Amino acid sequence: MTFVTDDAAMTGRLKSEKKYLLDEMTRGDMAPEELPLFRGLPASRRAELLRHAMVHSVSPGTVLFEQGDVPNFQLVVLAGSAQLFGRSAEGREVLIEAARAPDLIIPAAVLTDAPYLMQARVPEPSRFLLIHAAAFRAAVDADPLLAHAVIGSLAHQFRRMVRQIKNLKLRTATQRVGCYLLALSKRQGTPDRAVLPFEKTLIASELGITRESFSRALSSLGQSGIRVDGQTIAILDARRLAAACTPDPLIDGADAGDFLI
Amino acid sequence: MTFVTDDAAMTGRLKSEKKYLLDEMTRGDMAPEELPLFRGLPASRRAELLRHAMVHSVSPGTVLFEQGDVPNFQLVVLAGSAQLFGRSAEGREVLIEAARAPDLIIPAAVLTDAPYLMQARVPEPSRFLLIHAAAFRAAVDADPLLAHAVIGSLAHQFRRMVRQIKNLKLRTATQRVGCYLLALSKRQGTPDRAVLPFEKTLIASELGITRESFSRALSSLGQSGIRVDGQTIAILDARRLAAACTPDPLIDGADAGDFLI
DNA sequence: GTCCGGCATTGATCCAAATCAAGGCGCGGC
DNA sequence: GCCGCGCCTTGATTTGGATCAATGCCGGAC
Repeated sequence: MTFVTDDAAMTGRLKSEKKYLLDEMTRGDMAPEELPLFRGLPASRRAELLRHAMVHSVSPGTVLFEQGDVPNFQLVVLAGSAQLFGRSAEGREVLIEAARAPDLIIPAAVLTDAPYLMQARVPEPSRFLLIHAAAFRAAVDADPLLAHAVIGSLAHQFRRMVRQIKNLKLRTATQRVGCYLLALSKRQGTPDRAVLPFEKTLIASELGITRESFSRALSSLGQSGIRVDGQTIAILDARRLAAACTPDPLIDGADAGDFLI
Repeated sequence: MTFVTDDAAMTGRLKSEKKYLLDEMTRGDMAPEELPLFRGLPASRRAELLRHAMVHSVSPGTVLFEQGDVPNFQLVVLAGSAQLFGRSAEGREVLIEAARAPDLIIPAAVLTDAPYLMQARVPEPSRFLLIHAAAFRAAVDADPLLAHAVIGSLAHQFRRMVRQIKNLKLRTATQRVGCYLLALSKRQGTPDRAVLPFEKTLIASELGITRESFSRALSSLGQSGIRVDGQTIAILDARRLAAACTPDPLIDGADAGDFLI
């Protein structure tokens, strides 16, 4: 089992660099045994699952799977992260979401044995647990605790998607940018600034706008008390920023920041 | 336990009329015992669940719950349908999805005991099974078959949301309209026409555009072989329509039409 | 150090879609 | 029958954001 690595997938379009993600590396480097996914499982069952599993370390640029592929494995992020992209028939590509340790990567596709709707790429050196899809489905069917964990993961992921839809349908580009910054600063625990987790081009595509519009939105939010310095956005006046973009906990939400499962 | 019915919720904004939905009524009027959700459950467990449940018939305009509410019940559609709306801080409101028999209504919120991200309204006379939330969670934890059914429902709903995001981020308004028509005609089994399931204003909001833009998109698609006659859209040349809007099974998909669980 | 390639910004222009504003149609009430 | 209210369409205008194009900036290769 090998992944497509680097090459064509990395030329051109959207890719992500290490530098933005180094700080993330401090978080989450899990041994498979201590995954929350397995919490409370009888040792025998865990061992059984891990017998059908392996750990892969992959380098930046690796494509874990393509959209349209039928899942062979349930992937679980042990360290690093994966980015999920949607691509149109014309070849345009947008970031839909990012998975970090200890997330499951799209259990919805694996459990229904349906083709992936997104491509997964790895932006930084990362490690994944690969559990055979059929074995995973069987284990989930057999073990209530595992099923419970999976349900939690699916539910959180569903809610993230609903939030994103509300964000896209109900807000303007500038509002999305402002709320994104506020959510980021809150998640990072630094009320006076936010550090962008990856390239602006990529964030723009996550927010459903072009990089140029993102850049302009940032500069227009200068009027609302922010200063841009590279990847760091200083938030001088959170009150004013909030007034300009009307954040809403049901969109930018509490649990949008805490991680799946 | 009573729902807010009619009154303020129906004045103004988005509402839905019976006429569009009468044909849907022929489909799906289920006895609680024969829900796919309960398929294979030991009779004792099903009885136990139904002891904590009730059936409610509700009239059009009823609000089942508001966004922000904490779930009291897992609702299951027995007959008719429910529409799920997202509302912004400013009060703008959009349709995010529709649930029909025998769908579960947002199990993601019920199972995580988290506030609803959407409001649910009933556009036509409908019947729902209401299962006490705590009892439902307990039963799902205890019963692998029930858990399996819930996982299927969550997974399908997640995938629908991903499709919608791709639709919004990757396509223009006219493409979305064209693909919507093609998907509709396929789902309805009539390759030469599509019948809109509800008011155009509502469909427009589901597609993330204004009613005016929807109207214009329809008329501009006249050039691609469609004719609009009220709620019925004749598709004279599916080939040409497809060429104009580049449908994609990973967005308009196969299972976007078949219903959850 | 220089060169180069990817990312970001900025400006100019274009375009799609929103908004604003009239009518028109169909249906239910009376 | 007539009226009135929603819903829809159509037109005029505005605007938010995309696209096109040029330049700047930084980091890495050498």
